[in-house]
Order: sequence, then structure tokens, then C-alpha cells
Amino acid sequence: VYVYQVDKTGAMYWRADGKSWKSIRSKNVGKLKLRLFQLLSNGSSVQFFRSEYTVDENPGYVLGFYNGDFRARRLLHGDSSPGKTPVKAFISKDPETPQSQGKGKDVQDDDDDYEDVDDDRTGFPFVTSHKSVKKNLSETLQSTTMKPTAVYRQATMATFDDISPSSQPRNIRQVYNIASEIKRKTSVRDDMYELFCMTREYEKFVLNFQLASKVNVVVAHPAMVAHTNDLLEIFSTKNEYVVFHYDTTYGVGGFYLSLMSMRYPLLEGNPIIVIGSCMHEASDTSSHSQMFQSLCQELPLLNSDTTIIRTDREAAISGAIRLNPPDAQSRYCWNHLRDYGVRRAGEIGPWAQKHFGVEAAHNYRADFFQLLSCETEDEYVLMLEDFRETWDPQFQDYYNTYINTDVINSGRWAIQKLGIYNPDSGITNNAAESANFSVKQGIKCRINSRLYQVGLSVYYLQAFNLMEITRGLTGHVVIDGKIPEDVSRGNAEKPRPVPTTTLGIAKMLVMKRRIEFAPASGTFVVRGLFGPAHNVHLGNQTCTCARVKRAGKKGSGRVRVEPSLALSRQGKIPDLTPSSPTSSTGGLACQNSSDQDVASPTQAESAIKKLRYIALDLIPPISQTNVESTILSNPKITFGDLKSLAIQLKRAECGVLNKLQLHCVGPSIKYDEDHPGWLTDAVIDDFHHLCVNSAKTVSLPSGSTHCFLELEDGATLPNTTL
DNA sequence: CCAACTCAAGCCTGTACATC
DNA sequence: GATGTACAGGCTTGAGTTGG
Repeated sequence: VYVYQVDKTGAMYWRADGKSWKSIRSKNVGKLKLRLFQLLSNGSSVQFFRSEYTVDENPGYVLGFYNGDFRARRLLHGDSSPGKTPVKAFISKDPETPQSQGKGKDVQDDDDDYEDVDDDRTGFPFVTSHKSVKKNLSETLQSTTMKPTAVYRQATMATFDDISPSSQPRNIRQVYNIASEIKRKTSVRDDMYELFCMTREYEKFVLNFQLASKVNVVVAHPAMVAHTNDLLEIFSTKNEYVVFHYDTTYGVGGFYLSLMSMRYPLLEGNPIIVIGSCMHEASDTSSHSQMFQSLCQELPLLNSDTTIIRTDREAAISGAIRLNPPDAQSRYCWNHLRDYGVRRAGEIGPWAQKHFGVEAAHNYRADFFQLLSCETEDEYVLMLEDFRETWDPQFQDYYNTYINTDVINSGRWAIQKLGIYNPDSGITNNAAESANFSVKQGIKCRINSRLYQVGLSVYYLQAFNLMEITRGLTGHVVIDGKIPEDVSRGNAEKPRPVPTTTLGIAKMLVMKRRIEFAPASGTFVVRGLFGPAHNVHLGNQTCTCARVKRAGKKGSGRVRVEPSLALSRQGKIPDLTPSSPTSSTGGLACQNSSDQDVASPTQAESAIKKLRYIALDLIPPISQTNVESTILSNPKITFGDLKSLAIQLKRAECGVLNKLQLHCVGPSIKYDEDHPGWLTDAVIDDFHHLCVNSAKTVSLPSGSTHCFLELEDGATLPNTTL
């Protein structure tokens, strides 16, 4: 009978005794749990049993008990296949080794069938070393530079006090076995071989595997390729642009890593995802060509004039893209254009400095930036003519030869048409560099990274991208331009949903609740995106914005700005009980008798034609076709929005309601995270009554401070006053 | 709860061969 | 001869799964 201490990790070393047991019964005996095993010999049961008792209250120990015909001990570890001599059980008092119980000594080995046999070579009885012994051997071999022989000697000496064979290495061969196993598991094989293994283990991941004459390996996650194909198909059908980035990074290993990434168009903020990658020994046109050829083979729709590839204007990359995909449009990072144009060593910068001095080079750079920033090509041509008069003829020649074409392609007027113009930076390839950065982050060993390590990193990065895309599309995460988080770190190009028009900025500020009416002071608190908040008192001042025409005041060109919904001083939300033309209590505007410009209820009545939220776009009435076109034309729509849309569809019965309800599904809903459903179902229903059933009241959702309506000439709301 | 099963990892042996 | 490596191949173990 023995008590075994159970490993805290749950390992069941104590149970291993080199014999084959068959579980035959288990039962509870009071607080004890009993498991009974029967010894197997060559597959048949032998009259020898092993019992294990455990106590629930103290799972750290197991009580073991052996009973039966002990002559049955045999079939220990080792080669005991039929026809071979069974090795001998070793009997000792080692409490750690269950098979070595003392009872064995009392047993007469009088049965030939159960005769113990010594090891053929050593003459010593065979015994299985305890697992802790092997573990120690393994740890010593791994943590020191000792040879197996030395480890073997040390291990046997260390257990001098405990002479039980199971507490020592069995023989030197055992140490060799362990060392061999360690080597097999930890050896780093040849980089190329590992890479080659990837071509088989990661099916369809390695698109190109070239060793001679220059190493060139193109990889792309097959699932990402499939998904990108779907996207390209959708967007080419819609004739909309898809923006890619392509950039080469250095310092990853003894090779270049080029990444093809995409501005993912279906998620807010257009996060960067990696489409494919190329590890190449040389950075010449043929290397990049192989990358694009492999990609185009998998992504045939890449070769489309709706494909925009931003690069940093390396000649090798440009040349490769011209070859394949020839129809794609290359656009160059302004920073790199500028660098190449004026500053970069070995290029025109030093040339300009050398010929005309630092100051002149500075002027050329300024001219160059002005040219890039032209709003139209005509303006560019005219400005270029002006500049030429001041430029040195030599610089003119250089500009004509190397710069002009690229500026025409990537100037503001050109990229604005594509919707990729950034007012701050023009056009940058930062996103690609950011993706490169995140790959580097994923590689622990940056300088001496191996090809297969980098390949694996790309694989995992893409898998992560795919997972995040799936989560984003199913509405499980709020993407908001931060997916994947790693990619947007560093010098990532931040998403800029900030509108550029006056009206757009106004809408955005309203949607973000950055304009609030302060009833106490009768002023508006306006918080812009930057800087301090402003307290604005309009008084009788009027807005002269030419774009807005107020109902009933056609052509006036002057509109009074008023709080759309005045809050009572108590902070309660007033109801929208229609007020009489002379009423000044609550209601929606019109509460001030001095407001000469505000349309009277009667005027409003005759003027209302279309009712819509000012910050949301008008969408045609619902039909199945329209729903589809809505989704397609609004790629930022999420599954959550679709679900909401489905609910709205069920209710869709009247035209006015349709319009209102559809407003719920636009991307603008995301502007205000705290009030994503700003236009709630209750409000919609109320408006429904208001518009169709001539209901007299409507209540705003709790917490509402403003209500914005835009009325159009000729619209009617029967019997309704706002 | 348990028997029967699968599976991968681990362990072990024999043989041949290389190196010191 | 001692030491060490490489390979093929078989058995056991331990963890997990499945179905009754």
C-alpha cells in the first residue's frame, strides 16, 4: 500500500508503472472514491489488481493498493512484442515507483510463465526510470553544455543516497535518447527548408517560391485572397475605386519585405489590412513584378482602372505595376515625390543644391509643392508656365523628364477625383508603412529574422485581420477606424471623416452634439474639434449663408438661426404640442415674438413638402431594389444596421415614414456613440402620427436636447404645427 | 459514470555507421 | 574501444471523445 503525492499540474506520473491496466470498476466508499484496475498481459486479463483511492477534500494524494497473484508481474516498458523475451520487473522499496513494492520479495517465482528475465546485454534487471529522473536529465541537457556522458555520470552520482534503480538513469543510452529528442524538437532547421515546408503545410499560402537566381517568395492568406476577390467584384461592378498601398520595408532580416495592403472599404475608417506579401532578395523591377504577377493571378480584378495603388515612387515598383496590373492606377506619395523632386541624396535635391545652392533648392521645393496643390489641371499648367519663367533651364529639363508626368498623375486635382486627397498631407503611403511596422512588431527577432518567421508573421497577421473583419461586419466590435489595432499604431494615417464643406462641418458638429443651447444664458455653447469651447449669443443677428433658404422666405438669403428646441429652465423636455401663432410657451421654435424671420405655423404648413433630419441624406422610399442599392451605395453599413433595417422594413407602410425610418441605417448614426439610435422607434412612430394621422403631440426621447427638421417648399403636413 | 475507442507524444530497441 | 548519431519501427501512455 502506498500514498502517492499528486503533481500540482495534474500530471499523473505517479500512475505510470510500466504495466498495462484495464479499468474495471469505480465506486464511492464513503468519502473515498475507488478506481479498480486489472493487469493485462498480451491483451488478456491477469489475476492482479490495482486500486486507487482518492479523497475529494484532499485531491493532492492518492492511496494505492496492489493485490492478486504477484507472479503476474511482467510486460513492462520496452519491446514486448510477441516472440520477444519479456523483460523483468524490478523489485525495490522505492515508494515513488509503484511496481517496486516490497511484496514482490515475498513472492516465489515458481511459475515459468511469470519468470523474470534479466536484460540481455547488461545482465541487470530492467527498470523504467521514474519520469522525474527523465525530466531532470532533459533539463540538464538543455540548460548546460554538458555531454550526455557527463550528464549521465552526474545523475547517477546525485542519486548516490538513493540506490533504487528507478531513481537513476537506466543507462547512457537513455540519456542519448533524451538528448536526441531534445535536438529533434528544438533544432532550427535550414531557413529555406522551413520555408519550403510552409508551401505544403499552409495550403495555397505560398504563391511563389523562387530560390534561383534570387530568392523571391510571395505569400497571401487564401481566405484573404478569396475575400478580396469578392470585394473587387462588388466594387468593380459599382465602378468604385479600391485603394491599395504597396511599400517595401527594410531591416526585417537580410531581405526585403514588401506588403500589399488595402484600405478596407466596408468598415468605418477604412482600416488597413494586408492582402499579400513578398519577401525578396533584390529590390528590382523583376522582384516586384513577381509579386504583382502572383497577386494578379489570384486577384484578376486587380487589373482594373478602379484599382488605385499608392506607392512611394520607387522606379522598380512603378515599372512592375506598369507591367502587371497595367490597368491599375499608380499614385505617388507626395512626401516621396517631394523627396525625389528636391531633397533626396543622389537625386535632384543635391543636384539643385549643387547647381543653384541651398536657397534656390528651397524655392524649387516650395514651387513644387504649390504645383502639387493645384485644384485643376488647367491651374497646374498655367502655374507651371509661370514657374518656368523663373526656373533655370536645366531644372526645367529635369522636371520635364522625371517629374512632370508623376505630378499630373498625383496632383491634388487628380487624386481629389479619386477621393483619396488628404488636405493635410495630399497623399501618403503611411498606411503601408504602418502595416510594415506591425509586421515587424510581430517578429521578435528583427534583425536576423528568418524568412519563414516573417512568412508566418504575415500569415498570422492576415488571419487576425480576417477575424477582425468578420467581427466588424457582424457588428460584434465597434471598428471605428481602429482595426486592426496593431496596424493603426505607429505612424498610421488616421481616418479623417471630417467633412470639408461648411454645411458638412455644421452637420457633423450638430451630430456630435457639439452645439448645445444653454437656456440659462440664452446662448449656444459650441465646441469645435480643436481649441476651447465658445459661448455664442446670436441675438438678432442673422446668418447670411447663401446656401440655406428658409421655408416661406424664398430668395431672402437671410436666415435666423434659432434653437430648434428650447429647453425649459427646469431642464424638462417640453412636449411638442402645436402652439398657436401667438403662443410663446415651449414648442419648437417660434417662441419669440420678435422673430420676424421665422415662418409662422401657417407658413410652415404650406411650405412643408419633405421632412428629414438635417444631418442625414435623403434616401428613396423603401423597396427591395432600393434596399440593395442603399446597401451597395453605402459600404460602411454594418450587420447591425441591416438588422435595424429589417425591423424598419416590416413597418414600412407610408412614404413619409419610409424616409424617416431609412435614415436610421446610414453610417451617420455612428457619429454619436452615446446615442446611436438618436432617432428612436418611438420618435419615428410619433412622427408617423404627426405626419400621417395628424396627431397633435410628439415626444422626444429621454435626454434629447435638440430636434432638427428641414422643410422644403411646397411640403405639407396636414393640420400640424411645429 | 464507464467502457471502448482514437490519437499524438513519448519511450525504447536494434542496427549501422561516424568520430575521437 | 568509447562515444555519439541516425534511422526504422513497435509499444505504452495519457488525454480526450463517444455512446450507452
